[in-house]
Amino acid sequence: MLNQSSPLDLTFQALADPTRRALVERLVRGPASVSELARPLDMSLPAVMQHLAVLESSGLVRSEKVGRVRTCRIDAAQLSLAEQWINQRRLEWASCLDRLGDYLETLKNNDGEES
Amino acid sequence: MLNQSSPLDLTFQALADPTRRALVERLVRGPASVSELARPLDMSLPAVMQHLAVLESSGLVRSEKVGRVRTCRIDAAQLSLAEQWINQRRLEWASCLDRLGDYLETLKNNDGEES
DNA sequence: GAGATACTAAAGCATATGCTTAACCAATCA
DNA sequence: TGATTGGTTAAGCATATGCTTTAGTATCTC
Repeated sequence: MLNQSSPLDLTFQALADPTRRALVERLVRGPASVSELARPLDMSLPAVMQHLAVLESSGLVRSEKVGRVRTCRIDAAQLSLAEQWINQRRLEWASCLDRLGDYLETLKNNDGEES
Repeated sequence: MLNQSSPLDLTFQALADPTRRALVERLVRGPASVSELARPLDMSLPAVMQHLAVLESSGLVRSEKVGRVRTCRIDAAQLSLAEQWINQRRLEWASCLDRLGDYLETLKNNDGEES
């Protein structure tokens, strides 16, 4: 495996966990402190911190500490990256279907011309 | 952890691996057999099969065996699911930014009215 | 029927992941 | 100053993941 993960690896990996998606769902509605984020979650604070570390290393979340409270916020650029990858695949898939459609159409027409 | 993964978990998890994304990138251009998919990849056939199993259990890929060859193809519905989740988050984030903008605008106006 | 081909099944292994608990530090409050 | 609050570090543990190799089992092809 050997840690050479691409940004896309890290982003999808980050989104693959329900707790982390819950954190993202919370953070898109505005910034929050660590303990604020942890409150509704049914796990220890260190566990939440580890999820936040994953989100931060993927670039989905940024944070800064003022006094003793760390405030976390979304970085939407990384969300776009993941979305774009998926969107690109769907576009290719659609154009593949189109070509298939054209091909089938051609077959049908040629069939019509045969005797 | 205890295997109770949601479809979204499985989909993002499936997309988190570069080999599996490569398989998806290949398959959006049309169906392919297992060995055809394995050919360009630098790993054993069983390893590729395991990746395909992950993709299939996530719903991103379907396959059927005819004779001795198994043909794999994309199921785009599952791609949409992942895309929709991300898109939803981006929409919420945008509307959050809008509200913030409105709020700042209000502050500015009130500021102008003061003294 | 004897290969070759295409895939599958099983075991094993190294590393990664998702938690926990038990300290610990550093701002803030009383 | 001494307690509280908010966060951090470290260690440990169970399970999951991503491979490997080895040994199959069906299907073709000749």
